[in-house]
Amino acid sequence: MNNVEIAKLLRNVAAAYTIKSEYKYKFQILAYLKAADSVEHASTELRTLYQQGVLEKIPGIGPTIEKRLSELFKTGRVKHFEEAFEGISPAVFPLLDVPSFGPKKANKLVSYFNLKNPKTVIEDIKKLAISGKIEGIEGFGKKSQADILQAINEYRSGTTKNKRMVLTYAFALAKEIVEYLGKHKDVIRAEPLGSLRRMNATVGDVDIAVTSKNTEAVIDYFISFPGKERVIERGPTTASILVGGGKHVDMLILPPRQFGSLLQHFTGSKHHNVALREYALKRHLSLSERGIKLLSKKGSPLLEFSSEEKFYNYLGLKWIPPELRENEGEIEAAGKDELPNLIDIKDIKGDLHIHTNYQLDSSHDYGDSSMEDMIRRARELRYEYVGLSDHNPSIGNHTKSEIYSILSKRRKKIEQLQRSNKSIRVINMLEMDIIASGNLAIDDKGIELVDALIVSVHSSFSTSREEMTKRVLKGLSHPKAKILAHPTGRLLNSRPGYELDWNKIFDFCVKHNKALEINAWPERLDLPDTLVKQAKEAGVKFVIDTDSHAIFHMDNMFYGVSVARRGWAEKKDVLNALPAKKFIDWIMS
DNA sequence: GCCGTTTTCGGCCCGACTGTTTTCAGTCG
Repeated sequence: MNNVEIAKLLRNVAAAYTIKSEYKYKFQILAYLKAADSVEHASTELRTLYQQGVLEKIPGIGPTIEKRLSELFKTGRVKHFEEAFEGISPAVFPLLDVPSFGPKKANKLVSYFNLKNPKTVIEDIKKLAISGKIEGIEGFGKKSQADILQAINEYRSGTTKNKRMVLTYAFALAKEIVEYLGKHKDVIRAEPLGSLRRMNATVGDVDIAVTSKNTEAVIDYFISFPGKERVIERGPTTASILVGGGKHVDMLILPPRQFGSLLQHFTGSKHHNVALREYALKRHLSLSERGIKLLSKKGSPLLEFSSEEKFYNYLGLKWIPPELRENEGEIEAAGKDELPNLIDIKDIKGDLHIHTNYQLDSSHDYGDSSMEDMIRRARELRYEYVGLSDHNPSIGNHTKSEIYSILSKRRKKIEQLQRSNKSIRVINMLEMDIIASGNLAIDDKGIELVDALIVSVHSSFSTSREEMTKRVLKGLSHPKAKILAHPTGRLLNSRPGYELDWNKIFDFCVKHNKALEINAWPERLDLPDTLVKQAKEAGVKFVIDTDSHAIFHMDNMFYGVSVARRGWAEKKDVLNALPAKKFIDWIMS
């Protein structure tokens, strides 16, 4: 069972408790939901943590859940969970994935119609809705029957709750909506919040905060956005629409004097907000998007905050950068004035992972732009150095001496470019495959013809964690291998990536002065932020690269920096924030 | 069932919106 499946199981336990008695199991339900969230966000498979005996490291997993998960890994089942599910039809659980279905509604319908088959339940409910049999059950009317049908249809067509957007897509959508809102005369300010502001690797919904003195008019204007498919809800202060591709856009609108608490609330994350409210509660303060209430004085007025900074400061906290708001220790750090001084895009002095259209007979892809254009763009970005790191020539199609000749010709070309570009240091690099044996694709005589290597895995993904760790460490142990590129191999929304023994990788990097890449390609964002945080704590250094295949990709550096920031990385943790001389000393060492 | 810079016991975030109601239950973020 992988983490996604375990999280689902824990949620199902919470759902079962909710059905049986929400009152009696109130806090168990909370605990199981918290544990499920936490498992979903874990950067290591729980099975691995179980094997290492460190399951309790996951926040939200205490002695009881740990015992039950151990039972799960040992025997494949959990007796206590089976008891919790007793008396509840298995047909309830698939419905929970359909928007607007919670445990109670799902159970009510499943019980009423005595549905038993989890495989067909969604279709069964759909047929019942079509034939008009749901309307009339206590608590269900015409409208809710129609809503159920719509929710199932949207779920079935894969438009909701399924795919999350990569950041570039979410940014484009948010920009379109903010620009649309900006055209209305009563909109004072409109800003994207939520996971987009926190720069999460993927974004589910786009959230927009608006200030205006004419709430009604702006909400009407928002729900008539030309790209909308339908209005999901519309209240006096919030509205939600579905746009093309099945994406939700939520808008919340409040007068300017409450904008600080509004920004804070809608930026999230949910976990950060819950933790912040618990923190406040201990100080007899109650937080909401509208402001702060003093619980010590009855009937005291709501305190309002026009800026987020004032809101945090009132709680005795420094302003917390949105990228850190994941309840990963940032509240405590803000209280002690120990927040990291996060790396900034302005700190970046070079980009090392760049593919050009230079033909060296690689079996992987080429870039679209020339070496000359890439160097020019690097200069425009005011970089002090740039690494040209095309894929190595294919080994299947060439003799060794052919490879030496290709690389030697390429070296001459780069030397010539260096002579005509004195203001930037051009580094002759390759992105080198670590083949299944752990050897590098090209032999030492070929490697002599480049300055340094980025090494990476592009084949044989499905090996064990131990084998893959050995393979990567072997590849990385070559003296010229300085950077491990896209270390997990994940592709967002399409491939989970392989597992590595991260402690071994981190130790090796620290000991041998190697860097882990934070790859800024929007479908990669690899190393993932949670691993960046762990690596930083272990003392590992990073290189943030764009993996550009065309000049405009070099602007993706921004996304890589955001991953570093979410991993609490500071300037001193990032090697390509070093000035040229120091950086060259490292990469040539 | 989890957790600790007031606690190893006694707490556990807060509000918005919808549909079906006539004061609330369920879902969502």
